[in-house]
Amino acid sequence: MQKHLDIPPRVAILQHLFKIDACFCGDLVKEIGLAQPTISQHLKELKYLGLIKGTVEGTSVCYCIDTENWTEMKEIMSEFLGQDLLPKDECC
Amino acid sequence: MQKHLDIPPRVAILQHLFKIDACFCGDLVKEIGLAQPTISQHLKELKYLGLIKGTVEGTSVCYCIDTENWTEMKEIMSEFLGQDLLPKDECC
DNA sequence: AATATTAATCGTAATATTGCAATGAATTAA
DNA sequence: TTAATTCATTGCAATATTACGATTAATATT
Repeated sequence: MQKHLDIPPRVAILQHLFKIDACFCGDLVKEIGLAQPTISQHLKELKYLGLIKGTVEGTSVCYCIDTENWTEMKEIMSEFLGQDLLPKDECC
Repeated sequence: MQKHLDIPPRVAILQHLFKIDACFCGDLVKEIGLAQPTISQHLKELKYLGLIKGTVEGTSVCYCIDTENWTEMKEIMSEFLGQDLLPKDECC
């Protein structure tokens, strides 16, 4: 099988955007070890999902976390992760 | 684009195992609208990930959430989801 | 205007995922 | 032992995802 060994690009992008603490541009290409078109695609996806925002600044584009949507996503995830069983239910 | 419209099978399986509150078997086939081999594959994946456990009971198999690993996974996820930006960082 | 820089888009190849029909293995019921 | 039930496995088709080279678009610099 063997999966999830290295951190997925999209997660890496988000984490880096968090680490940079503010906006950021396509140095992600250097940061993460993928070609420029590939990173661009991932950024497009993340933007489509609403998790990041991007604004053109001259020739480059500044990306950052969309904190509102990030929070909303977190709530949805928490709802799923929050469900719990009673301790005794370990029946298997 | 158009994605994530219906709930992914593996999520549906987990949710149902939670809802049932205790163990469960392959009625998941009826519950979720997929063929038996398909469900079986998904259960195998979930077991491989460690999120569920399965014990043979006669001719059928009883599956349930592996609460320990589920908790561990939750912590990993929380670490990722927990990261936050300062409010002012909305620069885009 | 000509060139350089940065990022998006297009086309395509490689790979992964998903789902199912057919079959097999194990257990139970007759 | 034979049939029935339940689940796992196999093989395969359809589709989705991921990544990249080549190109284009837009702005900046000279």
